[in-house]
Amino acid sequence: MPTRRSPARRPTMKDIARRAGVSESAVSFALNDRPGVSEATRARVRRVAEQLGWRPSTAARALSGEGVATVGFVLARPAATLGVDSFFLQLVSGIQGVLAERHLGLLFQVVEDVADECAVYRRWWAEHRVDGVLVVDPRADDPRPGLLDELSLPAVVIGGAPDERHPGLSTVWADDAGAMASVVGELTALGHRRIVHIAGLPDLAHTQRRIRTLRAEAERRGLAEVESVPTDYSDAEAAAVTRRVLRRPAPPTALVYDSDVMAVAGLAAAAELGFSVPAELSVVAWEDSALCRMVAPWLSALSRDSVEFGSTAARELLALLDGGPARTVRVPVPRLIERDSTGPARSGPPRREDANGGTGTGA
Amino acid sequence: MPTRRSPARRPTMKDIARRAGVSESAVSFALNDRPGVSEATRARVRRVAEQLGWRPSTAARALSGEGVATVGFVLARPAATLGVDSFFLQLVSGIQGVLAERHLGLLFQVVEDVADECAVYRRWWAEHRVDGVLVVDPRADDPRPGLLDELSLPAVVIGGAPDERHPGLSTVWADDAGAMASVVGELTALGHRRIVHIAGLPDLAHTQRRIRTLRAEAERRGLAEVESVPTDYSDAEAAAVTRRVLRRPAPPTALVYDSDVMAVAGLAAAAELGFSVPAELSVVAWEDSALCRMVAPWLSALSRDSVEFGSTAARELLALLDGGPARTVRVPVPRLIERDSTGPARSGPPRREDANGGTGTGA
DNA sequence: TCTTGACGCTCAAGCGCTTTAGCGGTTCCC
DNA sequence: GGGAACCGCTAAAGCGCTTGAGCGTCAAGA
Repeated sequence: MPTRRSPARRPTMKDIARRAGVSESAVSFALNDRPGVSEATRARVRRVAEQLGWRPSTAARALSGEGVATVGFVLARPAATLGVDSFFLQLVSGIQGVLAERHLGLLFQVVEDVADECAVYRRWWAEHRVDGVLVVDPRADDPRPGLLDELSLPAVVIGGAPDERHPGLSTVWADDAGAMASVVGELTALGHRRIVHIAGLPDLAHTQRRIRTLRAEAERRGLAEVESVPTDYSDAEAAAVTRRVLRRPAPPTALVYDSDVMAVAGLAAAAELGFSVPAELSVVAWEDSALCRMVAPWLSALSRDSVEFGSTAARELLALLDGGPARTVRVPVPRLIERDSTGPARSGPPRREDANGGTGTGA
Repeated sequence: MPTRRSPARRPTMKDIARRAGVSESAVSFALNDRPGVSEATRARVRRVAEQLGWRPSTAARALSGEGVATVGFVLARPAATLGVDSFFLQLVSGIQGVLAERHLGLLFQVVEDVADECAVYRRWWAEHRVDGVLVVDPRADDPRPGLLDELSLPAVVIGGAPDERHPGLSTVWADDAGAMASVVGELTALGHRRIVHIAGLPDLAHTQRRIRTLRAEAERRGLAEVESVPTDYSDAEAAAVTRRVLRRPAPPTALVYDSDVMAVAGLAAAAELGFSVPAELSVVAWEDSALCRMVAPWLSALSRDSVEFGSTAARELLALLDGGPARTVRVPVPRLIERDSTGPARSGPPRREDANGGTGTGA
């Protein structure tokens, strides 16, 4: 019978040793699958441990040189920005799935900015609180990889492109460039030539990759009226930018949003201005979630498996903690789920009275 | 100068003792504000500690009887259900704000169900991983309070009504009953007499409070056609229920949803069926978020400060950890923000051809 | 003058675990 | 037949911190 009345005191190895009639060391060997005890003793010790509901004290383990069986995860977000966001919860869920198998804990912290995040890493390191960390939202000139290197804290960077300067860190990333290229491909195939990309925070590495790719693709295909507009990821700014670009004399015929939330906000803004989707305007969300199927029309979206993304990252961290080499892993390219918000570009001249500007219409 | 080149080895009290020329005990006294050292020594020790960037090893502290400076938070949710949800991230953010001041860590875990959650508490207790926990989503016949009592693990129940059977636990709760009463009041004042409450999971304590209150209010006001329909909180089920009730011969004129996500999904379903909001149908969301302002029309919503809710809970847990008595704290009653989805009940008979009773298409 | 007692400090034990050294006994091999 | 190698186990030290006991020293009180 594995479960008993829980005692008020935690059972220790000493208790097991006494009941099994062996020394504490023997118990340690037995429970850690180390040689040094007979199979009979090992089995007996195991049985007693289970009866007592014993679990190793992480504190004691940590003190004697083992890890603390905990990994850290910091989310750097201004408190106000913490809104509707399916990505992180899913990511964390994926991480947990992998960590739980090994009984590793996840220490979670929300901070305001990257500087605070660095302070947290330092503290965690000094307090010996984590064995490794998962880093999200890598950015240009990111101080974190260097810091983690310096502290020799095993880490996996989620969403970053491979970084040769810090060979100690593993990287798990999605091929944003490939995805952006395929989106542009789809949209141009539908006849779109004026495309605006409402991007996320401009200093995030993946935002920059998307922006660069969009520009490259535009040049390659000879599209002059294609651009990226960075935002702070807020629904408010997404709506504002949407209104601004749609009021131009020659408004874009397709909008690509860097998040589901922004896409929904943008869709509402477009509706306000009287644009009908997808007849006059195509909308693509980068990130799929229930949200995309809660608005009318349903949003076409780039879908990636965020849960799996998290699992992969966690597995890489485990490999690192097990002494494996740092690696760079690419998760599958997000793929475009075509729903009802994308369609052929409206042919002919721009809309209504907007034909004044003389900038080429492209169709 | 507080910061230096980070050494490869963590500094320990022994290092401080050597550099300050005192014993380890003196260092301990000095750094923990205990009597036993002169002010001069205390200052010197403090200075050295800071120079070295010393931080106490949580493991060692924990081993010698102090707490582990960590609190636990378990979210019991089937992985699939982890969707768009602003509430928990905000709650956690509020919790963090308070914990961070005291340098307490938050150990976070996502599990499938309450049974797993209990297992996690047992493990955390046995591994000596947390000093206390925050419990969310209390339900009827909840095994958790009993378990936490048994383990004497300090805990704060978030969202539960006060529970006399477990006087060791603190409770932080919102007055759902009062809020529901006020919503019903508002709606009846607008002339609504057929109201459907699309509720959340039926075994959650707060769901039951809302349902009970709605029924009581209906009786008190003599409203016959008022009911609650429990769901699993999913947007799919919210939409399905919405369609079902709106296809009735005498459909409700007001819908109250137990979450913002469900309200948005329901709004879309209603639009599909050709109901215009708020002219023919009023919609209220229980939980305000950016989502409510991203759809058309903007949703009227019951707003509470989830961040503050989290802070309050965390503060109560700290009080408990400091040896204070268990308390029951009520946070302010959520208040109804009236936006564009609520209006006077459509007077006169029900709608159009719907008097047939069949499962019509709706539009 | 001698005793108290407070002060400022050091010593050493102990928290629960891992790990190295070592011990008696058997087996192996030349 | 004697040394080496191995097996199954115990003893003890150590991880970084807290804490109660104890020890000089100095000032005040008898």
